[in-house]
Parts: sequence; C-alpha cells; structure tokens
Amino acid sequence: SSCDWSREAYTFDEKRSRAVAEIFTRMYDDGLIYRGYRIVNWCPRCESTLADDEVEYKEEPAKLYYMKYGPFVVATTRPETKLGDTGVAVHPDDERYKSWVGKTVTIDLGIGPQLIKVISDPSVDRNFGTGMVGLTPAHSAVDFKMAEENLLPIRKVIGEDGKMTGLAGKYAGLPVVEAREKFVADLQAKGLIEKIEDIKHSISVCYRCGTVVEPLTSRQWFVDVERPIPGRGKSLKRLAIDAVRKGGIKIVPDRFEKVYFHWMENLRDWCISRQIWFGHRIPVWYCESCYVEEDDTADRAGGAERETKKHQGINVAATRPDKCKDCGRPDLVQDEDTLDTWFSSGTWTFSTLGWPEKTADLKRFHPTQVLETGYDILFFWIARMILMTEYALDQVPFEQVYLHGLVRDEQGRKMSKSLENIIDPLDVSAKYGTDAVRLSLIIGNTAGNDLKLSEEKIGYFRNFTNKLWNISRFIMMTLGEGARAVPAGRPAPKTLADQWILGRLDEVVGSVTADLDKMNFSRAGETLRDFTWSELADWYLEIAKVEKGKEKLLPYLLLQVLKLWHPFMPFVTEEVYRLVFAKDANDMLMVAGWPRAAGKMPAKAKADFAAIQDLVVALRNIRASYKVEPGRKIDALVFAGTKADLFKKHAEIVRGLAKVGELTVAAKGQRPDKAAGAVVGSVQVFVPLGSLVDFAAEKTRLEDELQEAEKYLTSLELKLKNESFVARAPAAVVEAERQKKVAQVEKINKIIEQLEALK
RNA sequence: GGGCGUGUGGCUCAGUUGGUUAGAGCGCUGUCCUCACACGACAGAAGUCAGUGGUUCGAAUCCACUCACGCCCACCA
Repeated sequence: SSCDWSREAYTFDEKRSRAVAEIFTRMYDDGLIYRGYRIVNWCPRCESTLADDEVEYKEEPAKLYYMKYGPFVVATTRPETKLGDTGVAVHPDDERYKSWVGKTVTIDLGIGPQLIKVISDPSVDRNFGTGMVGLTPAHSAVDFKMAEENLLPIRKVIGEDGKMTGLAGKYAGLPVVEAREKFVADLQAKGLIEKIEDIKHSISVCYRCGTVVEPLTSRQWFVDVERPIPGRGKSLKRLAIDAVRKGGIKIVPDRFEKVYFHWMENLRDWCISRQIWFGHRIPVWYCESCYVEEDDTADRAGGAERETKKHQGINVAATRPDKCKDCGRPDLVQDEDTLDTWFSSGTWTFSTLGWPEKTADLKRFHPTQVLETGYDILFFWIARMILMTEYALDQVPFEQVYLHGLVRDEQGRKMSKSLENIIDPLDVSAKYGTDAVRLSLIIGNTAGNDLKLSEEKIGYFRNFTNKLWNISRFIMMTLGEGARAVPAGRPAPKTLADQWILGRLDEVVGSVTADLDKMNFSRAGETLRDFTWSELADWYLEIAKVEKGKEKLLPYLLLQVLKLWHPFMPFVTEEVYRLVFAKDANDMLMVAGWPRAAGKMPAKAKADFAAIQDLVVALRNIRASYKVEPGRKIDALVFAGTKADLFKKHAEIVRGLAKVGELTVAAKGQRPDKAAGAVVGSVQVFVPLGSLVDFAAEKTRLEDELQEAEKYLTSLELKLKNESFVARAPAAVVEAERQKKVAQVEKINKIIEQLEALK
C-alpha cells in the first residue's frame, strides 16, 4: 500500500468537523448522548474531565485513618471527603450493625451537623477497617451508585479547582491536601482519631499530567453505551463486542481480543465533554431566553430523558440553529466545552472518506482492511473507532488490527524526555538512512511484543542496505559500461548453480509471501536478508565470477529481490530500480507486481548443489586451519565415490570458490602423503601441504570428529531400536532416521580409513 | 484481587499444526584492505531452550505447578 496524498485529511478541517458534529447530533437524537450530573474523573490541573481509561493508577503508601463518626468508627484514606458524607454503608449480614440499617444519625465532624443514613450493601467488606464505609456520593463512584439506589443527598465538598467548597465549613478554600492535614489535626485534638494505619493504596492520576484525579460530581455530556439503539435493538457496547466476536474484525495477535472483550464488557457510560480548548466544540446551543440552569443538588441521575430531551432551551444540531427550538428566539450560546479527542478520532475511518455524504470513496474503501497501531491505544482509539463506525455505518471500520509493541531503549525502558533516552527517527534517518531505520523496527520483533531499539541495531541494518547497494553495483558491472537492464521474463537455467538460485528464489518468494499474509513481518525480512546476503551474494555472485553467461539471469534475480525488499526498504530499492531498470521517470518499482514462485526445485539439484557447497567449505576449512594466505592456491585431491562426476563437472566452481590450483577428483584412491584431510559425508578431501602438515593435529581433529560422529550414530541406533518408535512414529519419520543412520555409518568408515592412513 | 506476556549461546531475538545433530544477527576468536562491498570476505568457538513433574514412540513446542522480570485491568473504602 502507498499513501494517497490527494486524500490528506486533518482532524480539524471542515469535513472532519462536520462529520463529528453530525454523528453527535444523530447519537443525541437516538438518545445515546445525554447530559447528566454525575461522578466524573476530574483533573484539577487540566481543569477538565477525563474518561475512565484516561486515568492511570499508581500504587503508593497511604494512611488509613480510623475516625469517630457519631456512634460509629469508619476507616478512610481521605478524611476530608467525610465532610461530604451523607450516609454510611454496612454489609447486610453484619450483626454488629444490623439494627442500625435504615436509621439516620446526626454526626458533627466540626463543621456542624451532618445527617447520615445507614444503608446496607453486599459489596461492603466486613473485614476491612471497621466494616463500615462512610458514603461520599459526590466524590466516589461507588458511593455515588449506592447513593442513587438509596436516594442519599449529594454533598459536594471539593470543587473543580481542587479546593474545598463552601459546604466544607471552615475548611472552605483550602486545597485538599492542606484540608486533610488540618482536619486530621483538629480531629486528633478532639480525640476523634482512634488510630492510623499504614497501608498500600492505589491512587488515580491524570494520564496527561500525572496530577491526582479527583472524582467529583459535575454536569457533563455522556455516551450511553448500554441503551439499545432505536431500530437496531442492540447497545453500542453489544455492537462493538459482536464486531470482534463474530469475526468481522480480527486482532493480531489474537490474545488482545480477550483484553478487548474484557474492557468492552466492563465499559461504563463514556464522558465525552472536556473543558479544554483544543478539540471539536460540542454542537449544542443554549437559549438565553428560555434555558434555565438545572439544579445540581436536587438532581438525581436518571439518564437521557429527564435531563436533556425534556429540558427546555437545549438545541443540538450539526450546524448552528437560527433560533431556539422551544421559544423561537435567536439568542443562542454554544456550549463552551469540547469533545473528547477520541470521540472525534473515532470517526476517522469514515470521516476521511467523506461521511456523512454517500461518497464513492466510502463505498469503495470502507470497511478498510488493516489498522496498524500500538497495543497501548487499543481502548483509546481502536475500541472507539469500532463503536462509532458500527453506529454510523453498521459496518466494521477495518477487517484486521495489527498491534505492534512499544519501542523501548536498550535497557528496556520506555523512551522519555526526562530519561534522555529517546532515539529521534529523523536523527538516525539522517545518520543511517531511512531504510535502515525502517528495517530496525520491522526485523527482530513480533506482533504485540515490545521492541528494544539501539543505534547499534540501526547501524547493522545500514550495513545491510549498503550490501544490497553493492550487490546491485556488481550486477550492473556485469552488464557492461553504462548498460541498462530490461525487465524480462524468467531466463532458463543453464547450470546447476542457476537451477539452485532460481529454485531458492522460488522458495523465498513462497515463504516471504506467506509470512506477509500472516503478518509475520520480521520473519519475512529475516528470510529475505539471509537469502540476499548468504545465498545470492556469498554463493551465487561468487559463482558468477567463475561461470559466465549470466547477463540475463543476474538482472532477473536483482529485480525479483528488489521487488521483495521494496515494502521493507522502499528508498534504496526504488533508487536501484531507477538506475538499472526504469524506462522513464514514471516507471516505478512501488507499483510493480509482486513476484510469484515459478515452480519447485528438483530435489536432486538441491542435494547436488549442497554437496558442492560442503566440499568448498571443507577445503576452505583446511585452508583456514593451516592459515594458508588467501592469495595462495592449494591443490586438492577428492575421493568422491558416486559424486565424482558431479565434482568433475563443477570443478571450476570448486577451484574458484576454494582457490584451488589443481583439483583431482576420483571415485576412490590411495591417501597421499603429507596431506591435510577432511571427511564430508561420504567424501574424502585431501590437501597436500608438504612439511606444513601437522600429523598430531590431524590425528586429534579426526579423533574428535570420530567421537562426535559415533555419539550421533548411537543416538540414531537407540531410536531405531526402540520398538514403540518404529511402530508408532509415521513411516516417513522412521525412514528418515534410517537414512541418517546409513549416511552416518558411511561417514564413520571414511574417518576411520583416514585415521588408519595416518598411522 | 483478576488477567496477560516474557524467560532459548555474552547481547537482541526467530522457532508455524510436537518429528533435521535447536537457528539468525550483533559481539567474540583466527586469517585477510582478493579488482561489488573492511558498513566487507572466509573459517571458527559458544546453548542440559528458567526450574520441577507429567502426557507422548518423541517436548524449546502440549498440560500442571514453581521461580524471576514486565505489562494491563479493577469502584481494596
């Protein structure tokens, strides 16, 4: 896929703003958006509400105060909120308090009498504290809920500024922390604090600024996630759950589906109004003539009907109305609040395609196929997009969600400004190239797992980029001065090496394509890298220096490799394509077709080539262990048995790649004097090195090799002697083990032969 | 309190439905500035797959438990 810049969109441009206002209006008309006075998460620093998932939790040591409370004792971590208590809850079966339930007591915490009703609720833990919970409906979601059920008054003692309100008596105007200290000191002076315990407590903080969040009652706009949508019979919540459960959306890796369901099932009404200026303004206008501010304290919850639909002077519309729907007067004032950014972003997949117009784009491109994002944004954005899209279009927003992990530093820490461990993509792009940065983010990481990134890693991929560049240069050189390659069909293989590299290419095309389909991006990249570097460059290009006549095949291989790499490293591949293949400026790799595997390599070709590789490696090994200078040629004698013809035929390759002067191949023969030797399968290799040969070392090496080989043989024999294995394992597996045994026996015999000759 | 993830050579990570003597890159060791590339070539060393028990002819892979680290969720007052 590529970006279509003609469809560039911005959240706050006219079309997107229109879509946001439109969906708000529709949801309001369907009774899914309402204005209500209830508990919200309030950040005193941002002076705004927060959605439930915008609140983060931190475990911190805290104090649990046991305070005298009229005839009772209650335990609390927030003594100052007790000034807002209007009730107290106990477990229904708690014998200690049973007789009190239903009664109202009057207590005085120092600011005058407070009426406290005793209620019972099964959620109260009898063993925590005194088994009795003071209820502060205005500052605790749980308490608020119980207050609803038991019709307790709401007494708001903490204001939006984070300071105590007028209802807090002499503590009014104090910030909560100061109020707490003073209040506790006052209680202690009066002997009303029974004891103080140290406990661990999780406090809620604002995800944006880290300030402690105050739950408080406030009049805000909410999305009702439980209410059945008119005409559809399902709630938003249900719709969003079914989208994933019924397979319309697949999340990769799938374990996140479980996380998604859990979150959705527990979703409560979503507070969408914010008191910040950056956002879409809420499309609601209040009539200056007939709208009367609701009375907060008299208000009970109760939902959409009571609070908005019936409320006079509230006008909801996608564009500013001329006059009030109730009184017809034109004096309208728009709500000053903005919408939660995720409410707006939730419309993204369809607002970018022109919704609410019935555009051709919408018809053609929606639902989209893949959304790719970090798992930390699953609730914020993905869940909201699903919710909003299901509502607006009765479609899923996308068919697949690919979740990547978070990028961390070398030590696994989150990147952050304060730790100064941020790797700026622009810096490292300039330093190592953009393709190298891309590769370092793709390779070495799997879906949903965090990624440790370091400059060192990026540097490695810079090296690979350079390797690909040099491979291209080499291939260009073989084409001759200034020559350009014409993309053509697949050339027929002329040699075994050709057959092998084309066969390997097919295998690589197959596995890379399959991995991309399965979103195994890292594995696809690794497969490609290993093929490009080890097989194409280290083997085939070296062979091409020996075997000539590859003017067609080399460009073909390069083009296929460029196509396969293009999604991973678009810049370098495109540039090489431009230099080597492009007919004109409009001929671009990024729109080229994806390679397809042409066939399957014959097993014989594969085995033959592997035998040649083994021989070359064995010869190089001897060179290395005797420290023969790279420039110096060695002579070699090979007793190859049935492979003699194969080696004779490809002697040039062996000589070229292993720097052999005279290569003698025979089925078998007599071991030469003063030669270093090696055994590769059933093949014996000798390199006469005259006085250089160290017989003691040769002997030790062969003995070690023999020991190793016998150990393996024993394990094979043991396996084959096991009757259950032979009887129960698939025939093919058993046969494979038998073959291994035969080969191993042969190898051992050759090693013994060589050892004998040394004596 | 609930849920999830990770634990594989010094480091970073792959290992599809259980079946090659467990792979790769970095790093390391040795030789080389060989005419595409020293951001390179060649050769090599290095792992009882966290632990225990189980299932199986066969376990890094499946099951149970344990340990370590990390993350997410939750109205523990």
